[in-house]
Amino acid sequence: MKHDIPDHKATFPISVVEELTKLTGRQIRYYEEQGLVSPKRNLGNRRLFSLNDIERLKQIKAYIDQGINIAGIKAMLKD
DNA sequence: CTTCTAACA
DNA sequence: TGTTAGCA
Repeated sequence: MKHDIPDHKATFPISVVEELTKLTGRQIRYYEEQGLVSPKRNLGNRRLFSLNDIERLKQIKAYIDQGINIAGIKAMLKD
């Protein structure tokens, strides 16, 4: 990498995602289990979240805070 | 030390 | 959801 500045394919560990989304690791893993987000995994089976995954989780949190359940979010966010 | 899965409260 | 055990 020469002058690594804007890393377009940056990924982050769950600890960073927890801070950015204000969700608990438990919730993040559960939402993934429900197919709401699909973070990649590294060689150690650790989740790697892209910026897209993080925005997606923020959207999910907004719905959860509004009282919408997983089924409802699945239907809406189904894309 | 951080994260993962599975399972129990 | 929270929490915890036992791994990696």
